Order: sequence, then structure tokens, then C-alpha cells
Amino acid sequence: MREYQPAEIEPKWRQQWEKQKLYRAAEGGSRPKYYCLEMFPYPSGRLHMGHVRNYSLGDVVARFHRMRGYSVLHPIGWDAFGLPAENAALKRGIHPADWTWQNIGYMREQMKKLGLSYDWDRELATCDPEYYRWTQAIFLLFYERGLVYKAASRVNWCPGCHTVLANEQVEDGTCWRCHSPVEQRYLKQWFLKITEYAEPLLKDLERLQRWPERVRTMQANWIGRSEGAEIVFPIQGRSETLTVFTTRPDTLFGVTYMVVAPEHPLVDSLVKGPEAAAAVAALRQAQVPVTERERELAEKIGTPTGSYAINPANGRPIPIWVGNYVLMEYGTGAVMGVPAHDQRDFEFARKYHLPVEVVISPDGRPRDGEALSEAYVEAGQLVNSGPFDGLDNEEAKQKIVSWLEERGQGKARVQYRLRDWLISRQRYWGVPIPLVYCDRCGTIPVPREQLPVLLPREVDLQPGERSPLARVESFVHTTCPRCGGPASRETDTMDTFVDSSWYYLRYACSHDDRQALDPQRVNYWLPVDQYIGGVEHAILHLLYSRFFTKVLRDAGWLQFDEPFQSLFTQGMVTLGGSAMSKSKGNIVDPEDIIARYGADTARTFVLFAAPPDRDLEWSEAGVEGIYRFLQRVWRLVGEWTEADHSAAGAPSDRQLRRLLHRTIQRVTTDISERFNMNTAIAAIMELVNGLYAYRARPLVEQSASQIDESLRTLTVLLAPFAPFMAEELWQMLGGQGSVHEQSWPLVDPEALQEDQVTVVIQINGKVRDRIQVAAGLSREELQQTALASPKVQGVLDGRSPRQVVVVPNKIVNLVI
RNA sequence: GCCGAAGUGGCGGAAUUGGCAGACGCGGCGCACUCAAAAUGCGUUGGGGUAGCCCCCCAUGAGGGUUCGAGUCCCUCCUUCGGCACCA
Repeated sequence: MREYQPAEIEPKWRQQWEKQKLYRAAEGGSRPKYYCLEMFPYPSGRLHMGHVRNYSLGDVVARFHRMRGYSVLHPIGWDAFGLPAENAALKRGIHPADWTWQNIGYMREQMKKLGLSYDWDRELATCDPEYYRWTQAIFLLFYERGLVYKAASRVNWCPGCHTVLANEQVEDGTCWRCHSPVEQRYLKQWFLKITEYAEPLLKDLERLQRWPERVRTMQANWIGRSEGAEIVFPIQGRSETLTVFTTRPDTLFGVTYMVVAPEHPLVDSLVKGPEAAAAVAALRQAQVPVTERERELAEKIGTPTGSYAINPANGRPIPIWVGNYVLMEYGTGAVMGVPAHDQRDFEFARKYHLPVEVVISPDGRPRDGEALSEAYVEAGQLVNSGPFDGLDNEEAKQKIVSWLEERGQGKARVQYRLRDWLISRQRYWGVPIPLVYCDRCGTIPVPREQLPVLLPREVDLQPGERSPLARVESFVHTTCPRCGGPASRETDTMDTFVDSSWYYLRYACSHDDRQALDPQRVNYWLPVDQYIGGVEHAILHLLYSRFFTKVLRDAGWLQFDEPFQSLFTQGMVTLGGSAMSKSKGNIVDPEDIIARYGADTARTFVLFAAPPDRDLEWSEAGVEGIYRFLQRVWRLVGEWTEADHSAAGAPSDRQLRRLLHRTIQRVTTDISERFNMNTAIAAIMELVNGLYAYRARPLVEQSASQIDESLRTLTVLLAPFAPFMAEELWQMLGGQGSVHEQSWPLVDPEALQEDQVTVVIQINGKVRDRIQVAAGLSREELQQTALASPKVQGVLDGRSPRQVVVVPNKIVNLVI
């Protein structure tokens, strides 16, 4: 018999499938569509085990659905812009474009080796002008719809990457990519108004029932909706007012001071006298922290401005302070201080000897604020609150807000934690922002017919004061699209998360050169039925993509507003307990595994070793185990097809048939309902074990036709996991066409029927006996049989049970 | 601190609706094949008692509860991981 030689059969079938375009996705036809997508990779150089796991999972889903009769779209592409290309350029003197395209070439080859069933005709790369041209067009659409603006604000600056970062890209005060401590700078940058979609982005999470709870919670936390009120405080002796946002309007009568952020525009005019001015200057100097992390750890300090505001509720003057803990970016940059009912305010008040006034009490009786040891933040009744005394505090929130509204001193407001998305990057290898600055006409968008604004190839990538593109004269100098006069281009490029916010749409029409999206094809394939990727994108990519989809829907480009129906987040691949990484030196290269065991083993192992949502610890012994299993399948089929089995004329065996159909059932539900590829493979292993046991019988007791049928079904079940071997075995078994074009086997319910069942007999919940009985015995019959058991008789010792619980076909529990 | 997930043999993990805990694989042990080994096939493998194939006890992070019956449901606690964390 031929040996199992993956190195021979894998390249052979790969070529065959490519030639036949076996995995091309076709629109129309009678088959229902199914869009299976894995997050596209950054072309870093080579695939790592995380990729292998992600793409093997997706490939099983795609192949399974094809066999179940769906027309499947399963595309791949490259998230090809980004900083590593520039770093490689600096380090090795290779152009970012060349480096990127070389990597793509290598990784594409690796994917093909893995036997991933992509429709390669739809491949795309975000750094391709044919792609980013449309990224620019979508940017212009956002611009026209008023969703793009430039603003000066305090931004996150990564000194390692020499660029600004979006809020979402700061992790624990460090850069998400290089983990340098993020600094705060004050710069003018381009933003996308994602906050305008905060409400639908939050609300529609409810509809994403097939997303992991965890991811929905993370997004909801990130958006951070809070209901409250804006309250206007007059400033004593001046015409300006100070507006605060609060979630506790019910505590308005307990406000004893105000605090504004150090950067608040009114601070300078509020400061009274040289002493206060010096104190405020000192506070700003000492306490505007450089990094985000320092800012979080900083002690709460403040200093009075010398000015007073008027509490609109009771007309009392209250001091206005400047405090380092008030954020200019959230709410209005000013807060009201209610020390009796907010722990932070309480600590601040105690530190600076500010009065504490109780306005909410659990029993409705007034208390002495000075006697409190901590803030009272629970519910209660209002006290010392004029006309609102005695009200329940939740009710008082509404009443006080309406009261303020009537008097023009405030209004109800919803505040979000979510900030607008900063998309400017001071880097070269990204999509140029298609805007020009004209002295006469101002900021002008590049007309669509002039797109793409191409990245110049010749560029100096050395980090410097100005970004690389700003130093390319021929790029910067241009003419104004409106007046034709001299103008200069925007030299920032876009955050690469912009590129990846719409790529899943483009797959529907990857090479359409007339439009970004062909409405007919996009609305046919989308939304994505199953999206698979790492949980590290729970906020960033998935939130941005949802935002883009909603905007494009509002613009009439799409007929749906959520891009991903079902999301699956896979676990990490670890070695020695931690994620594989170059810096830790704990890498297993998929290339080595394929070379040694073949792609089928690599795929099947990563799917078998752990449930897909959990972390997977790499195990060389486990890989060997899978390799042995595949060889075991190979021998089973090989020995059968080569042996003379004309004597195997026994009738079909009911037990083997039941095993076969139970396996079909388990594999089917494990893939489609539970996503548990590990148990699907375990079920196939059990079938193989059963077939070996059957084959150990004398030949005359075997049924040739049943073995033949079983082996064919086994091969089909194995096809999504080990596509190369399955194809080879299918051919050995004399199957017609490709195994990957076969229909998924159906379960015969009749075959599943058991005629004998094991019923467990328990006494007081402990197993005392097991009996074999005919399936479907009635409760009474079961009870009689159980009582007749000699072991039961022994334990009962003449007593009769107080109670008998019977679950037909399963259990009899006697209670004594 | 707040929110969420997880904790099962020597190891990775099964147990789908509350009904035989440990499927499947790894590792270990044994047998067959072999001159021998490897490979392969078959058997065995939670702990303890007793002793060798029959029986008993214990066992799903800890403790309590609900139930005829709990890995699964409820409460308290411990540990690990993830998210959020001056958000007014």
C-alpha cells in the first residue's frame, strides 16, 4: 500500500483546484448565499500560528456551507498600509511598497499551501491605488455629509511612531503598537464624527444577538452613555455663564463649589488677583501631566480662582476652583461639586476645607454634612432642597430638570464617553487625505474624477519635524481644483483602520473600476454571515466598521446597517503559557509544521487541540497525535481499496450504521451550531475507531457495501478539516468529481433509533446497577425491572422505596 | 474599585435540556507482530481502601443551599484571565 505522503498529494490537488477555480463565488443562481469572512491579515512577512488558526476555522465554515448547498463567498486580502513597512524601510533600505508586496507574495503562497478555499479572483490590498482610490472617495462622502472636521485639541502623541493616535489606540497610557508611553500634545488634526452615531452604535448592539456578549459589553462600555443634565450657573458680577454636565441634578441644592479644567477657556478671565493667578499658573505648570498614565495617577489638586458662581437653585454664591481632575474633553470641562453625595467631591472638599451639605437622606431627615465620613451616594429623599424636599431622589432628577428648563437654566442631556475618531497620521505609508489648501478658496476636497491622490514613491522616511509627505515638494505643490491658483496638499495620511472599515464590502466587487461599491452585488452578498477574528479588535476595528456601515447606509449606498451578522472571536495560540511573539522567542513557524507533517495535520491540529474560543497551548506531541490519526484514516481506506473483499457479503450491521449516522449528526451540529471543531474531530475519530473494530471481524461477517458507504461518508466529513487527504481518499474510493463538491451527508433518523438502552438504577442518587432493556419501556415496566435487580434487592434488604423517580430510557432512582 | 469570563485526571479537553463525570487525543503501563527495535494493531489507565477483574468509599477551586438527583441552578468566598477605571 502507498504511504501517506502529504508532500506529494498536497501540491497536486492545490494545482488541480486552482485550475478548476473550484472556490469561485458566483452571484445569482438558485443557491442561497453565504458570506464567510476572516479578518484580513497585515502582511508582516509570514503567517503565524494565530493566522493558521483563524483561517483554518473560517475554511471549515466556508467548506461546510458549500457542501450544504450554499453559494459561498470566502475572500481574502491584505491590510497592507501601516507603520512596520516604514520601519523595515529605515532598517533595511527597502521601499515600503516593495517590502509590502514581497510579503504579500510570500504569505499568499503560504495560504495556498494551507489549502484555504478562497476565491482568489477577489483578492485586494489596501495599499493598491485601485483600492485606496475608493477609500479616498468614501472619505469625500463623509466630508460632504459633514462628518469630517479639523480641530485643534489635546491629542495622543506616540513618540515611538512619530504620529498621533486615536483614543481607541491608547492602551494603559501606551501606544497599541509599540507600547511607548503616549504623550499629550496640542495639535490641529482631522476627525471623523463617530460621536454623531453614538446612539445607534450603542442601541443596535442589542440586535447583535450572535455576537459574543463580551464584545457587546466592551463596546457599550466604550461608548459609555450617561443620562443627565446641563446646568447653567451665572458668574457673579459678569455676563458669562458656566455650564456643567451632571448625572445628579437631584443634588443641585448641595453644590458648594465648582471646578473647571485647567484648559477651560474661561479660566484666565475668572482668575482674580495676582496671587490666584500665580497659583493657577503653578497648577497648570505642575499638573498638566505629560502622559496619559501620569494623568490618571495624579493626585487631585486644585486652587481657587477668586471668582464666584451663583447656584441657580438657591441663589447662593459658590467659589469657582481650577482642578487637575476635571477633563476638558468630557462634558463641558466644568463640574459642580457636591461633596455630600460624590466621593471624589467629598475628598476634594475635605482636603480644601470646603463646606459639605447633605441634600439627600435615607429617611428624609436632615443630617450634618460635616459629620459624614464618606459621601452618601445611595438613593433617598431630598432635604434642604426648597420646594423639592421630601421627593424621592430619582423623581427629583426629572422635576429639577424640568424646573430648570422652564427658567432657561438647564436642560436634559445625554453624554457619551466616546470621542470623535482622530484619523490624521503623520506618516508616509497610508492613504493620502484628499484635500488641498488654497489661500483664496480655503480647504477644498479633491474632485472625485481626480482620484486617486497617489502616494509619491520617492520620499525621505527619516523621522523629523515634518511628516515625510510634507517634505516631498512635488506632492505638496498643486493647483486649487476650484480656482486653479497655487495650492498645497494635505500631507497627513489616514489611520489604517479607515482602510479596514470597509474592505468587507469591497470584496463583493473587488475590481469594479467605476465605483467603490456596486449596490447590486454588495446588497446581494452582504451582510457578512459569519465573521471570525481575534478579540483584540473588539473595540477598534469592529466599532469603526459598524460606524462606516451606518454612514454608507444613510448615504443610500447600502440596504443594511450592521455589517456582521454573527461574530466569532477565537483565542490566542500560546507556547509556554504566553502568546507566541518574536521578542519572547517562543515561535512555532507554520512553515516548519507544513514541511514536516503537511497542511492537513497543521489545520486539523489547531482545530482539535482546544475549543476555538479558548487559548490554545501548542503541543508538539499533540501534532504527532493528529498526524497519526490521519495516517490511521489513510490506512483504513488504503487497505480496503487494495484488498480483495469479494467474500465480505454479510448483511448491513445496524450498530455500525447507527455509529455512522450519529457521527454525521454530531459533526453537523458541532460545526454549524456550536462552532466546536474539537468535538467534531473527536466524533470522526470515534467513527474511525469503530470502523477499525468492525474490520477486525472475519471477512465473511463484514458487508462490503456498508464499508464502502461508511468510508465515503467518512471522507466527506473529513473534507472541511483535511481537504487534501479527503480529496485523495475520495479518488481512491472511486468517487466522482471533487470531494469538495459533494453534498453534506444527511442523517437518517431511523438509523439513530436504539433498540437496546442502558438504564442506570440509583438508590438515593447513587449508581447501584445498570440494566440493558429494550428502548421505550414504560415507567411501570422500568420500575418493575429495576426492583427485580438482585443488586437492588440486596441493598433494599426487604425495605420498599419511599419514592421512585423514573426517566424513561435513562434512569430509575429509588429513594429509601 | 466596578463589570464580565473561567477553574474538571499526569496534560489538552468531553459531558448539547439538572440524569452513568472524565468522550476524543497526548502521556504512562501491558500484550501481539518482530531475531530485535521502530512503526502498527489490540488492551489498560481519576484517587484511595480491599486486594489483583466484585465490592466499598472519595472526587469537577473552597464552603453552604435547592433537588429524588448538581460539573451544570442559587448564595458566600478563593484563584486566574480579560475589559473599564478621575467620565462628573
